[in-house]
Amino acid sequence: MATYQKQNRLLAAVDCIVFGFDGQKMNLLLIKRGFEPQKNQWSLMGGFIEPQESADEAACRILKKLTGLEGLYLEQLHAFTDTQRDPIERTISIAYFALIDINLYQKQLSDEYHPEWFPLHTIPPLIFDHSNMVEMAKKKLRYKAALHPILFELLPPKFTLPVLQSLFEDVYGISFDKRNFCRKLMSTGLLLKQGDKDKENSKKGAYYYMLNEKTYKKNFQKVLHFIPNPNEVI
Amino acid sequence: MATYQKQNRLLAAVDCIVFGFDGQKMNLLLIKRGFEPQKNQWSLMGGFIEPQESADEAACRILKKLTGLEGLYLEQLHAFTDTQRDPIERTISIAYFALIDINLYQKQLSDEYHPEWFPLHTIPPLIFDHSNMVEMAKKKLRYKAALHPILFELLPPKFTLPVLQSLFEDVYGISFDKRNFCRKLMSTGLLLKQGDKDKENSKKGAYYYMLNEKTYKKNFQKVLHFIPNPNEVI
DNA sequence: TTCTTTAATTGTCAATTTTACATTTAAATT
DNA sequence: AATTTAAATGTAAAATTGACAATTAAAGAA
Repeated sequence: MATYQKQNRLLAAVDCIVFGFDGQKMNLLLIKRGFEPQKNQWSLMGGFIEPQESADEAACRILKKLTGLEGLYLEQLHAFTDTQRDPIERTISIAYFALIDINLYQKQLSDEYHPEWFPLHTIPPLIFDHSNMVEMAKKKLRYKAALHPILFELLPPKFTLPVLQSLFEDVYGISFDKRNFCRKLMSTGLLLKQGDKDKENSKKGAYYYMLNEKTYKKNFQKVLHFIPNPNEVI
Repeated sequence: MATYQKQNRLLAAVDCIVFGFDGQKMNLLLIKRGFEPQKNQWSLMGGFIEPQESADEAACRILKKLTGLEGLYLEQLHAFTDTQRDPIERTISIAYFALIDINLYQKQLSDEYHPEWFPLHTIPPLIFDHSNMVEMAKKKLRYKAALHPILFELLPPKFTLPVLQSLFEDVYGISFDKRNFCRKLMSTGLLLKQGDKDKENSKKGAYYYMLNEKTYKKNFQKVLHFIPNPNEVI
């Protein structure tokens, strides 16, 4: 019977970078760390991987504990393995990033971890290497969203074109020509125009759109070219 | 003094997916596993992460042990964390993929692990979840190479356009129009035409090219559009 | 009712990029 | 000198992109 008895074992955790869009700008969900070291510092939500779960399952579990939500868009980002990244004991962390509809979240907010949304441009200092994780997640989000329609995961089922454009503009920090933006979006066949309008944000009102679920799944891999130079793949 | 004493610790390994190009087709470097379980089965080269090293360092170490080479293109692929992936004991594995000039390798081959190159289309069954790792690495290679000039890492310093085209054609399994391929390549400013030719493979001979190191670093993030529909980002 | 205001919606033309396609050229061999 | 092989090269049509401003719908004010 073979064993790996002589090998070294180490702590393994997951951390979640949770993005939300409030209709105007991108936000990041942070918590105040509840235990030492660096208790009460701002931190990503994370936790150790349990013996009976995969990292994916751990990330789902932690994300649900944080948001009360299941079935969110969740993707492995990178394993962070610096030997010194946790001052107490060597711990590797597998970082995940999640995209959620911020409105959905607010309805189900659990207050156990005192989470708060921070606009992406005003992130406070974070514990350990969490700022690195966030930077990598931002890069990957920009990169991937330039090629795949993942930003829809941040929107409610019905959304308007102006809101969609704001989302892209905030993610990339540049502004797009409305006409060209619409034309490109429409050419993907991803959007279904609804009969009703959002009248909250303008007199004229903006038509709602929904994702065309049929083509969404099918065209998920379609290469869109919104962005001239997305950052490097992580 | 805070500790994580109650937490579970587990084994962590790295595995390396090593791609090489022989001038005609892509190959993968595999070894015969030297210990139980599944001794003498084909496997990726891997090893446990040591206490004093990061996963990146472990991957470098293992890649050097396998190839004798340092400074290779090496990139983290994905952390594989299924609880059942290793039958002996739960072990997570952080997979890396490497790109190497196969000629360089053959000169420095160490025989300790009986490594062999397998054409990508004839990969034998592999232990554990290594076949999954290879599939994911192939996808990521295709995806990333559609956007970034990483395939040059597989070529010797001097290479010809026909060889470069073969490389792209083998990676993507499609053929390109020579004229359009050349034009696109040249428009990147990445290639420097040399005065001499390779006369081994044709009567007329094909001019050698080298990477323009100045623009290579600068344009590494440039989005090329060789491929209509690269696979999904991993 | 009409006018004003605000933001949503829509179109065109020039420039660029992409695609499809075949001939010419260099050099070795006969 | 003729033949053979593979490398190198150009052009025109089609599609896409980028730059640009006028019109429209609806609410609120006069």
